[in-house]
Amino acid sequence: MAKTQAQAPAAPGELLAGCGVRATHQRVQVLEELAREANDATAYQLFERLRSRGEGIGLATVYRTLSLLSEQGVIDALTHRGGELCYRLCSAAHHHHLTCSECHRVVELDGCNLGDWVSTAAAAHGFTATEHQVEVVGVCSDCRAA
Amino acid sequence: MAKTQAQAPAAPGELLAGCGVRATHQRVQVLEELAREANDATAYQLFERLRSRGEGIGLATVYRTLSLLSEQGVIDALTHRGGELCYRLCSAAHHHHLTCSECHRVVELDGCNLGDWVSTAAAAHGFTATEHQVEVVGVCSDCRAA
DNA sequence: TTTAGTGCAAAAGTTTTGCATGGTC
DNA sequence: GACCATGCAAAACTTTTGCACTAAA
Repeated sequence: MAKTQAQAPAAPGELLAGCGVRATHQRVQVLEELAREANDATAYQLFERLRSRGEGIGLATVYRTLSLLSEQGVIDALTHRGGELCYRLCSAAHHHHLTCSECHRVVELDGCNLGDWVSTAAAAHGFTATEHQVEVVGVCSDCRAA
Repeated sequence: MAKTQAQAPAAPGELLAGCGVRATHQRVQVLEELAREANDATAYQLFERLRSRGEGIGLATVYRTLSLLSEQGVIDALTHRGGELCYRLCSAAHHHHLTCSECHRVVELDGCNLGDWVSTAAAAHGFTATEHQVEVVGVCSDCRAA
């Protein structure tokens, strides 16, 4: 095995260059802050963490960066009940999310086999499916114990 | 067949009484406005439509009513990419949503058979699944033709 | 009559935008 | 060196809250 590319997270600079945008200090900082977060975070939360870490980043830049990265598919945008928009640095492969309703822990679910059902169901209504996402909510083992 | 209860939408008053809240004029108006909308709508949109229809309803009441009805499960709350929170009066049965990315038409998808997959996947990570929702995005026949 | 619900307006957030300046490629 | 990206601060929105008043049960 020559490389352990499979699960190794790509470096921020590579992710940015990969989608044809400039690898600025601020964008790298946002990606690194996301990499530190196991779950997800809102734009404002990320801004506050970067500031308290001493990074001189502007709020507008955080919003602009997250929108850009989300559009480019570099990060995932997930919305919780109530409409709160959060971001997360996930694997590049197709996956879904399992979140704990108590502690908001997020786990990626691989092995989605919904493609056929989605295409068929969409076609039954005259639609051509382009994407789908599943959000599973539950209670994690820690919270169940508590 | 004595009744055609199956697909007949319940009257606003019944829906409200059914979850133990008062059937006020404003709540009935919000439900009726939702019933006129085939797709989904934001709180602010519903407020504007009711106002232009001559209903003297307050913005805060619309927000409070939609939150209440959503919590009670009387209406569905769906979030589109970008975090926009919309509401829709759907059937009571478990279902998912298929939306057109062009015209935002919404269709209910019945016959969800994801229960087993969801439980199994959640259990594999130590979670107990409590709910799940699928959002399928595609292009409807009209928009594909255009 | 009692208590829940409403309207209004103010406040509290959140997100976007304009424009001069600074940093990448 | 050209052009993209940033910071700041103001503006634009969206959503929530307090409180006196009204209406449902």
